Amino acid sequence: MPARHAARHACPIRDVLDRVGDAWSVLVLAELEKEPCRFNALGRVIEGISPRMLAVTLRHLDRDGLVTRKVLDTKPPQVEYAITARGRSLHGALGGLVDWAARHQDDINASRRRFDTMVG
Amino acid sequence: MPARHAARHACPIRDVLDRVGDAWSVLVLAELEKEPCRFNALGRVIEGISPRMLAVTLRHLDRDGLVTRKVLDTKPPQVEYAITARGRSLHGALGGLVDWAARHQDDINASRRRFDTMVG
DNA sequence: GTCTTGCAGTTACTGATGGGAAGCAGGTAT
DNA sequence: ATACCTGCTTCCCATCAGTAACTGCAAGAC
Repeated sequence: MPARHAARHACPIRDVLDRVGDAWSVLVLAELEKEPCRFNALGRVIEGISPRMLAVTLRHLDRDGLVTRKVLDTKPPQVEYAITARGRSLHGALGGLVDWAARHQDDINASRRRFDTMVG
Repeated sequence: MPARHAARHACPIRDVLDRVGDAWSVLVLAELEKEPCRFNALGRVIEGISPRMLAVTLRHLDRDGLVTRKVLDTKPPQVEYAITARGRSLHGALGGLVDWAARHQDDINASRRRFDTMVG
């Protein structure tokens, strides 16, 4: 990954943007911001995510210290995921961007339609 | 793309995050925030980007109304790209996230190292 | 002339990866 | 004994990010 490497080299911020750029990370983070949740419960509440993507996403978030993974000592051992302080603060930092997106999405969609009709 | 579709359906904010998640978009936006710039000049200043990726990125940004593309009437017709007000405001909204990333990147890297030694 | 250089891209290919389907191991309920 | 819960993992394929190489044009350089 030469170019990607160059980008990372130039900007460590990319690590974070990579995480944010991942669709599921943000959704999982938003869900756990409400309350801790188990694996399959998350899979049910987040519409359209596959077990694989949920597992991958959670492992990434865990690795980055944004969520915790706790195995509960229940009869079928359950696994509870919870957001950390760091995850909560990231979710907060995302707020500005989400607000921006909400405010501008109509304009952006209009721009896209205009652009597409110009080209198409 | 069923899951991606579901995600988009659930959250139009994804459109924006997809753009932000793209490494080059942010770099190009940051560069144009300083001053308008021509195609090859951008290619030279943004280390590691290929002509193709630059073209693709600029077309996306143009489509979203974040930059403008102006063909100058010079002998070899040059193309000048400039950031728009919308692009500038996105760049501003990114500020919070970039700050967050800068403040937490050391902690995150520490977490990752810990995680990787635990697993590996 | 013709050769190189710069302009702004496009085309052709390829290696990585995102993501769905299906399976696995272990338990409980019926 | 079968069927369903738990939390994942493995397999495989389509997509796509990205590189290398090419296009067409005009202005010098030699």
